[in-house]
Amino acid sequence: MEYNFNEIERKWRKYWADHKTFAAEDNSVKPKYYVLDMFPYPSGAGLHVGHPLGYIASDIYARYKRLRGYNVLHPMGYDSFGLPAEQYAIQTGQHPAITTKENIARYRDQLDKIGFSFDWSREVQTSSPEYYKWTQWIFKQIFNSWYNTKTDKAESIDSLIAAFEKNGNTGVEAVSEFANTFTAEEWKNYSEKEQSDILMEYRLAYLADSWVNWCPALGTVLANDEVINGLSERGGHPVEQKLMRQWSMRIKAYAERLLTGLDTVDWTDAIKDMQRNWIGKSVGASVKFAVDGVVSSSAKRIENDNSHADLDTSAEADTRSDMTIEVFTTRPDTIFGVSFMVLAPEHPLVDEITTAEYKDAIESYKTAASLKSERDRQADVKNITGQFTGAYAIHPFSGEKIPVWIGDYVLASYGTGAVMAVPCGDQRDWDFAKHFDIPIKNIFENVDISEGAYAEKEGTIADSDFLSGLPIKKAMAVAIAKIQEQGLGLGKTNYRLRDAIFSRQRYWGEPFPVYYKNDIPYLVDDAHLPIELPEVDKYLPTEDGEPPLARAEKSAWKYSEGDRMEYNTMPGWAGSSFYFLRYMDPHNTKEFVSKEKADYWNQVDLYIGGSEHATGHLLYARFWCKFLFDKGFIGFDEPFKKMINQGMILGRSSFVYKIPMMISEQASETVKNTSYYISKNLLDLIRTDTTLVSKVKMKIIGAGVECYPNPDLAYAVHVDISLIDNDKLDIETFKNSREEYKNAEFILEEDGTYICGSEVEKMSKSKFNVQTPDELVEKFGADTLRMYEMFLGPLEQTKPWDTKGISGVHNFLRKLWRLFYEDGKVIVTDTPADKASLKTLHKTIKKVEDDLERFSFNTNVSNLMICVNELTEQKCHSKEVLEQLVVLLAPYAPHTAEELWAEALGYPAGTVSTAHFPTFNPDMLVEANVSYPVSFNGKMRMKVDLPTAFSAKEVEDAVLALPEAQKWLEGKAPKKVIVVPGKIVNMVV
RNA sequence: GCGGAAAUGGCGGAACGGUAUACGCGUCUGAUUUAGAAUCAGAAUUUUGAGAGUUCGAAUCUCUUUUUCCGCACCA
Repeated sequence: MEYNFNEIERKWRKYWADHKTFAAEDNSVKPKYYVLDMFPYPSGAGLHVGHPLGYIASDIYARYKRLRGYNVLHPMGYDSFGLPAEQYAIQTGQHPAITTKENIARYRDQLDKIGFSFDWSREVQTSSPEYYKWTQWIFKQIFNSWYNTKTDKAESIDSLIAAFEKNGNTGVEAVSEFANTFTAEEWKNYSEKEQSDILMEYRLAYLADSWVNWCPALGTVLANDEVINGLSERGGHPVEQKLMRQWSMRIKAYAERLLTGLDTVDWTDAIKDMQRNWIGKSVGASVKFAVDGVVSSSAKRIENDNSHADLDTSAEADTRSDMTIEVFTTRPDTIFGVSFMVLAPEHPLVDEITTAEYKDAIESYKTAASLKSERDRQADVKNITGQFTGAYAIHPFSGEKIPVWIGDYVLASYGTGAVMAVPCGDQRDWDFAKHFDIPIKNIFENVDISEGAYAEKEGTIADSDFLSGLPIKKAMAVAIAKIQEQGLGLGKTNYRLRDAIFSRQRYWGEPFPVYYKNDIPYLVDDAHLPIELPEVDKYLPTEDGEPPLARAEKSAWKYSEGDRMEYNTMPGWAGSSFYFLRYMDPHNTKEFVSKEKADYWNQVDLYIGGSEHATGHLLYARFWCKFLFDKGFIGFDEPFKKMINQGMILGRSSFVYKIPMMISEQASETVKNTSYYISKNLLDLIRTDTTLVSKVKMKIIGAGVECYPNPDLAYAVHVDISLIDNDKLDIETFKNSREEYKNAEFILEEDGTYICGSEVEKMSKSKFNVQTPDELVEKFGADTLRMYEMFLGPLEQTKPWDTKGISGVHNFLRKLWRLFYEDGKVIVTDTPADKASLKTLHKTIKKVEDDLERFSFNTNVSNLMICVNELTEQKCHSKEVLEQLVVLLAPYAPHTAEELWAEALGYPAGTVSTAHFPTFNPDMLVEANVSYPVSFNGKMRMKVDLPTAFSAKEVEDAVLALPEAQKWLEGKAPKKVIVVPGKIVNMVV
């Protein structure tokens, strides 16, 4: 029998599907192991070879764990809500559900071809109502919760209401922006609307006016992680800041736990650091500066009075002005270095404090700032802008008047949206001060700040009243203590992490289980879930800018209540934040996952996916996991115990070089009507040596036209990689591929070929360098593709795709096949294997096992190659050895392994997937002699065969006795001899 | 600017302080073959980006430096 991979693979794929070979058991005496892939968004383009890389690795590992006796959960599904399907729907009018269905079918087909051992009975699709019922249900739980900082966990909103009814909000310690206080009496007297509004300030899912990333081109709001360099992640459209009423998730409440939880998971430092930076913890203080509204007599008194002891801030502030500017600083020790303040242009106090004189200037600055997109603002970093408001703040300790500016280097959404500028200690403040000629006060001892700010946290504070003479670190603590003591502010920790905007003004997402009555949002009762997406006439916003769901007639909603349903939909990350839990119990209609199953399957043991989700999905999934843990639905608060991030596979693009031809060597006129393409090597030639142009010209004369190529004007054009073989262009097919190439002329190499240039870059349709797995499976088989993808290099590494090497892996499988078959007949024998073959086998068992345990998938392919090479050389056809080799191979090349197992070795069909992983026997590796490499001063000079049983001393004596060793020693005695038994001998001369 | 990862033949990459380039591709030579593909036999290339240190011994550990990739970036 020949190695007919297409037939073999079809056969076993069907067998696995028919026999549900890979279904995970929910109850098992076996230990469990959960291997998860980041599920894909089913895009219209289908899979390219980069996508399955991680899936192949996780599949190999899952299959390996099964061989090791684990009950393995290895599911797959689709993150099927998302923008591309909707954009397509807008263009074509086709319902996104239809495109999504088609795309999923295509993906499934492609995935199936690669022979994955997924338990498809657990498939989830985030866009199916059965699934998003639970997305909505979890949203309800989050809405109905608040974060109690006393217990440091999420609690039911009922406990908060009970507290309000008892004591008002005084004893409540919650994560909330709500600053006012009320009594129990007041609470009870509030209207329903007022109560709802107050609770909104505490809920973990809440509705609020917030500054959002608005993308006009997509017509929706985007989360911070969906905005890259001021452009939308999907489509690259500009994004601007806009104040909108939006659903948000109070992820900030979990900032600290999201940070500390990182220490408990086995992820790469790169991802952990990305999350740490994203959360951006900074410890400091918030300080209130009174605004010197009208220069009143009381303020003057403070200026003259430096004895702070009798400075009654609260009383003074009231008489002077109740306006204060609150700032956040990580450097309270530098408070005496403040020489101005800067507010974000959007800061609510700006209008109130601006004096009449500066009204116009401030107004125009604000307008200019608001017109700038996020991108412009970022691009403009070096361009210092700002405007004085005319107002002054009062330094809380010195009483000095401090000018208040606005500037767009201060962000409205971080901290308090205002900074105390300390130019001597902060480079941005220093730049701002220099630019506007504001005096810079130096409060560091013996530090020169004439060339720039001193931002180090080492040194001594000077010229700072009670902080003078203190080392910086000490001064921080002292300053915070003083600030708190005088009621000026508080020691405070800030996080860069913002609450996550949770609504999208789009159609293709989960509807909220929310309706409005008298402008108050209410949750839909569980009995009516899921709230299904209504049909709409168009997938566009309404004329008054409402989201597409506003187009739905009341009757289009399967369930509706109140004045109207919520028109926003949930963002893409909603469904992916708990899918790993749903896989455990995908058909449960009562719960999103039963407690028993969540307890059994517990954390994901191995999660494989791209690092691009570092600050999106991976953070949100951790957040939801912690929330669900707090509420007792699951028993663990980190979802993914170990994670590996596969590297990107880059494409190899090919180029042809279009070159303008001049009518003569001097003339600037070019030949029109015909386009010329010059072969890569010739172009390089005339680029380096222009005198060779005439040589190339000769070739053109041969073609019937006399003209001269101009190497300076030549440019590269992407050409479809399917037209290239070994950098040689298939000229005829190229000419026929596009109308504009029809009459192209080519300047060819000596041998008449056209050589293309190449470059490694991201795979994309527009670069014509996409390699799909389908054609490779067709040509070489899935097993070859699987092994080749692994063979490319370490999983985590970014690596270029190059199909050239695939034949080597394919040949390996054919060579393996020949150990079992010759001329179509099975040649496996029952005769015992000889010692060499057993050694080869056990050496391989050890390596395969070790390498799998450390996720080194690439080296295992070569381990298996070496094994097959050696067994071939040994002419080993012994069943005893080959059957174990088949099991070793099974995770990598499962179809081939199944076929050999059943057909050549005669075992029952399908059982190799559940066979036992071979046991390594170290005795098999023991040899009578060891070949010792002998080095002199660390350089290997000779090899000596010595008995394995020799002690270090015996080895030393035996080596010294050799005449060749004496030659290297030049007759002298070695200064030192190192013998590592069984390994090496080193002599120091 | 901050943080992370990396640098080894013509190429992808092995080497868990102990014989540097295993394995594969490509190249060259020979055999087989109607041709192609496949198969078999054989060959060549480097001193691990650079510099120092630790060590009997360094691609591997430490420091300095250069380059590349990735992420973040006025976060007070």
